[in-house]
Amino acid sequence: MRVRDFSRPTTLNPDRLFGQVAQKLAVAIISGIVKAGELLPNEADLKSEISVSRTAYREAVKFLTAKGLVEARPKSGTRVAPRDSWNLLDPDVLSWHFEADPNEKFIRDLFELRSFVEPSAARLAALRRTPADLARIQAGYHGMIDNPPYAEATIRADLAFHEAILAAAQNSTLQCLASVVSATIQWSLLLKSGDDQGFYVTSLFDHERVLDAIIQRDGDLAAARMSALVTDSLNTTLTFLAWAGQRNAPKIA
Amino acid sequence: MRVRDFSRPTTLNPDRLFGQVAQKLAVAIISGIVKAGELLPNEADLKSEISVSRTAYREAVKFLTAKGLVEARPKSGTRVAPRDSWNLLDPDVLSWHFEADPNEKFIRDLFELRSFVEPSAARLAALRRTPADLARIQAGYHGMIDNPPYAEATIRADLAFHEAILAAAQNSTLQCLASVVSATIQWSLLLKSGDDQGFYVTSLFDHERVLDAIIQRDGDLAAARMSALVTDSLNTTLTFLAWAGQRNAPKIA
DNA sequence: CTGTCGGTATCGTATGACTTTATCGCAGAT
DNA sequence: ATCTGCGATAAAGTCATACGATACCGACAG
Repeated sequence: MRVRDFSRPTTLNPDRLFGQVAQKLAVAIISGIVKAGELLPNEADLKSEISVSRTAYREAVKFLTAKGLVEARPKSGTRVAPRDSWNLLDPDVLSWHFEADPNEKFIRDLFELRSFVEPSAARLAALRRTPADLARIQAGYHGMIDNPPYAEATIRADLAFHEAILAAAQNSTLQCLASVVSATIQWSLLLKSGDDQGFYVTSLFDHERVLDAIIQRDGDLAAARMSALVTDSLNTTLTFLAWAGQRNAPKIA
Repeated sequence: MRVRDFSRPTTLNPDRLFGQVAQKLAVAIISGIVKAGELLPNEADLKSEISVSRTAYREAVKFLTAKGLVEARPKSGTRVAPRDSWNLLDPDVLSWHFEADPNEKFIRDLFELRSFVEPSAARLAALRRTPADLARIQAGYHGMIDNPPYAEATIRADLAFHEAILAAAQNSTLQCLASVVSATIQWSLLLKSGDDQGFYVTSLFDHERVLDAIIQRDGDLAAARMSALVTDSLNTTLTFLAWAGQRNAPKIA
């Protein structure tokens, strides 16, 4: 699955060699090609699979270790860690998921988390926003209505809208969850391949109502409307997920 | 500030040399000793400050890069990244905060996030819990009442109680936020140095009420009671934070 | 069958050399 | 004098090699 990635700048540098190795390994892990067993022996991997020095390989492994994907111990080897010790909220880990087949349960989990966090964030944004915050949110909204549906500029504006709201909440930990929101938005746009006009109009209206509540400084209203937005987004995404599931039939045991 | 750390197993291995270097650098960054400027030049750092090989140093830097704390670029050097690109929700990053002076704004942010997430998680736990989940939650509660206040076993039971609830919600992304909940609990226990009996009784009662709602499978009730628990915890923590602030007078400009 | 012991494979650390990259300053042109 | 471009340079990136530390595993003795 090859996808354009509109993610926020992540910490991984794909220009560097170790970054490419890290990405390659990470995708193999996340897509389940290697389970919770052992990775390829260092030597064999180095020589045969990818021609890269031990330094680059080790730094890639350290990178993955920091994100909880692998655990390296002397003698026993470098093993893939169990999934519940992965940092699923890490921007890189989230973006690597786009390289693997869609995991319906995981996407549902992400939306669920988002439905807990983003309405509350919208409430705070309505109460705490500065003029600069509001301008940024409005800029995002206008970027959505001034560009054609599903254009790259539109998607970026959508992401910017939600990020601006999280920023307006004035809570540093909420901003770390921006990557979760971005991921859900990208999944939803990715799954519905652009052949629906009705959903798009609904989404636009949802955004307008949230913006309106934030302008009014009405926290409860903003929360309720953001909640509706997320719910709508989830429902359409689930619809398309079901379709994709029927097409691909990726039977999940 | 030296503190016992009851955190979940993090990805950093303090037994290894690179891990010690990473921790040392991370604490210096988080506590603000080095701002957003440049780190010590590789060479000078290697030779003088810490006597360690380039390998270990580089792997430590890669580790921090993965968590967004630093950005390394050829020629310009390895710089400390701006705070809003740090992975504040990473278990290691959270635990490193305990080595620095308490940052009141950050602790408030953590509690705020927790107040958004944990009540919703309690709701899901009430609806989705398996028998094993419930047993785990109950085990945590009994560990709290069967041990003396503020004993290590009690603290561990408290953490286990909340982690079990997050696990019972059957959402993998919520489990990643367990480190946030742990961090807030540890901050609150750390700040009130054990000389309060009233708060403790209140806290115990809050826990009992949450457990009761989960047993009844009443989602709304569980959410409301968890919300009350978090609010109570935040209030007492803020009280002690104010005291500590007066004592230490760590004037924040 | 059990327990100790050594071999061995793998990760951890150290070192030195070379490559790539991006910044900065100098020189030349406009 | 300002702008443009090119090269010197410094720092990270990569490679190769060597040795130390560790824990698994099989063999051997009790």
